Amino acid sequence: MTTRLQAPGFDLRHTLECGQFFRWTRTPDGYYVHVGGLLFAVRQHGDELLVEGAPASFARRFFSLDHDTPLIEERLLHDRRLREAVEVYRGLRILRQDPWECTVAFLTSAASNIPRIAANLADIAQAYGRPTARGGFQSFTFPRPDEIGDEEGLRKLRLGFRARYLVEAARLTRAGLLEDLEDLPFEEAREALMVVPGIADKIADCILLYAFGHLNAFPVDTWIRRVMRDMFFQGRKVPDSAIREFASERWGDWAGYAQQYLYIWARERRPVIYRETLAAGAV
DNA sequence: GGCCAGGTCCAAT
DNA sequence: ATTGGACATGGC
Repeated sequence: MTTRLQAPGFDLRHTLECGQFFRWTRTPDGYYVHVGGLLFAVRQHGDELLVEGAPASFARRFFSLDHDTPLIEERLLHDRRLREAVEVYRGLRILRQDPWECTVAFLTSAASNIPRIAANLADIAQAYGRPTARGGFQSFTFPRPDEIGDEEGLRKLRLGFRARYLVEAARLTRAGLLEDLEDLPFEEAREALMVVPGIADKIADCILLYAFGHLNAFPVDTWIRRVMRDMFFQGRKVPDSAIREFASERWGDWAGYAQQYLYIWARERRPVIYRETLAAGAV
């Protein structure tokens, strides 16, 4: 049975493919999405989201259908520097992911890249999750913190130095770390997350933004650092803390959305930047 | 072969 | 307080 959700102004492709989430599979007319114990199918027809295999209440929350994106987009479009990115990727939503799975995803993201992160997560699910299927599509659930393997097992999955971090994160999550963040204000939740080895500013901000709905979080990774330097700091090297403060002052409670537009825009502009570099004779 | 990848940690300025 | 290298692995 299919659940239909009203989602005006929503863009499913931009939402799933903008680099915030890695457990999706594209099909000819939509996607399979793996999250929690669920494997659901989702496609978009105009202003409607058609979901098979997940309760409506879950899908509404996961896709953040409560976010006031018309307001957010309008405000960000007023920013000259952001306008092009927002116009190209309009309809993108910041998801509300499962906190544990999001933590694992971004712990594995250190010094990696999107295809590899997705492969690492698929390997973890295959090794420690349960088989599951929908509509002939086979997959695996993602292991809970008490089901994920030990360091040796994770290293066999080629997670490298990240294996130890995942083991510690699982232990702290079993002790209630992530549940306790739900009611904390941003700064306190951030401090609490950073007690996990392997989680510092950037990964903490990713988890707070993508799993806890802290839309003021502004994760500064190598792409954001580059585009922010170019756009706002005359290409100068500046500390990440200065970039975060600048974003907070300029975009406030919507800095997280600004970050996501800039991130996907900067990434997909890479070939252009490369050609310009070539033309400048730098290679 | 060397460098970089959605970083973080630790030691040496 | 800031900076360089190490940490595993893969891709170009």
